[in-house]
Amino acid sequence: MSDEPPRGPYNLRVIDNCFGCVTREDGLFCQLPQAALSTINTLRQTSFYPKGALLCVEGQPTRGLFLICSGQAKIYVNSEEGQSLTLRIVEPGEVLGLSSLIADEPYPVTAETLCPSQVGFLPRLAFLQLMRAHPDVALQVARHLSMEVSKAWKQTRMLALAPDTHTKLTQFLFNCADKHGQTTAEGLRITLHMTHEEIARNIGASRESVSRILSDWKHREIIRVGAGTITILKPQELPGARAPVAAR
Amino acid sequence: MSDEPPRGPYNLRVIDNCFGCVTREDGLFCQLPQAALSTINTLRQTSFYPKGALLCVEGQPTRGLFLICSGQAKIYVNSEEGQSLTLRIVEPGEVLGLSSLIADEPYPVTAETLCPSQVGFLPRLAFLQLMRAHPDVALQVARHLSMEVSKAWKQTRMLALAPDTHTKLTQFLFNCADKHGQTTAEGLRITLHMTHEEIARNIGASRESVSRILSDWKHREIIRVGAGTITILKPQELPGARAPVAAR
DNA sequence: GCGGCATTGTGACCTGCGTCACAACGGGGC
DNA sequence: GCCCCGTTGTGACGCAGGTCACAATGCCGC
Repeated sequence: MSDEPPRGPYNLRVIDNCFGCVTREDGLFCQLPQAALSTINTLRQTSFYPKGALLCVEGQPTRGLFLICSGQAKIYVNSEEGQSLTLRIVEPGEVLGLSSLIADEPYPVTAETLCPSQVGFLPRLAFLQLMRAHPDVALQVARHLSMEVSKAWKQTRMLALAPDTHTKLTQFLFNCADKHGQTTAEGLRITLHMTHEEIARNIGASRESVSRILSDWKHREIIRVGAGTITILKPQELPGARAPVAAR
Repeated sequence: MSDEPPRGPYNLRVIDNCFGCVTREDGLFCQLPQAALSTINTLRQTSFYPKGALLCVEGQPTRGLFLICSGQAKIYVNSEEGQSLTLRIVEPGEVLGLSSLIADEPYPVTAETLCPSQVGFLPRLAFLQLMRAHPDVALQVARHLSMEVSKAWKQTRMLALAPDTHTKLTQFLFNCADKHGQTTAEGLRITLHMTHEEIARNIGASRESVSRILSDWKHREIIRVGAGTITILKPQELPGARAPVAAR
């Protein structure tokens, strides 16, 4: 269209400050007073990364806070045996590295972009000063960390308490549905651009198990698989399925 | 002795304010200015609970913040199948319920005392006001939550990334050693008053597996088991054992 | 001491799932 | 079109560990 704004690297739509950002309303910096937001805008650096870029690496000292403006990143840990476990996908508007910044610990995880992404960065010391100067920021940080704690326990619960892989896969699908699902006439359509391999890493299972279970469900017409989407046709036949999102 | 202070219920030594408390130095309320501590002291209620008391229950609305003055509590979650997973043991000086209080969510876990315990309580609204009034409190809360996040991820990592039960049990023992271990001539002595059943719940395994592995290690003289203690004689023979604590 | 209950020790069995191996797609580049 | 490589589908196999069952031991109260 003729009135399209100019694009940045990787053809991304540039978000150059937090004022105009309408990505979400429950982000770390949303709901802050103007003064704090202005300071943040003068401090932040913006970078563009291709797919597969490592924003931070497990064990490295925490340099600062990342803010995903657009794109996606996954955070994961590696075992000594070389297998990796994906802990969470970070969506636009969410931050990354907050807890290790505050606790002054090395990054406990590795973060990697899943697609070309615009990422804001706030250096550690600058952010700590900001927090001291603005009590609102400290409060907001506390709120945000609380959400992280509850996400972490939820994940632990899912991984450790599920009786089998079928259940874990079901829960994973419903988790994705909460973020990217839409209800259609057929059923609940979930948009996810992940290979079976990547899904397997999310739930701590092998690629083959994921393939087997998904194709089993496909044959039994419990789900339908399209390009980058999975539609849940009969949620009630999934093991350990909770009620549909709306009904909770 | 004649100069013993008077005892409270369950013969517990009473800790009636945070000023005299020397339990730990990295607690939520340690390092706070006098003004904030005084307010906390006027707000807090103190209770004594027997072993097995439920301080809070998964899914119930968050009423406030618990502070374990003496004793111990375990926090755990239950699956629909009825099995439970112990997430963490809360030690004296630590708090409980902080993240759900801030996030204004129901308690995500159940907390149960493991022995007669003195527990402080701060009502939700009072604590939120306190946090608004004292920026130091908010900062300290943020720091504390960061530690909780890192503990949560560490636990997830342990549960999901360990290749087998042997490794999980090893890591569990070393975790306990960090808290209650002491180096003796024989080896690393760990004080833990837990049944095999309880250990099993901590690492997401069956009681039989724990019994089998421990008695195997006992026969091979890798560990020695006493009344309420386990001594690690040959740490290097434990699977996936990290270096001894001091050497880290 | 004795009875009863909680904890621990062990054997037998079986199943879920990880691993290996390989075949079948499928889409993008040239 | 054709090739190549990343992804998916599926069979065969083995084993770690969960489950069941029951015996042995320890501990506490009476």
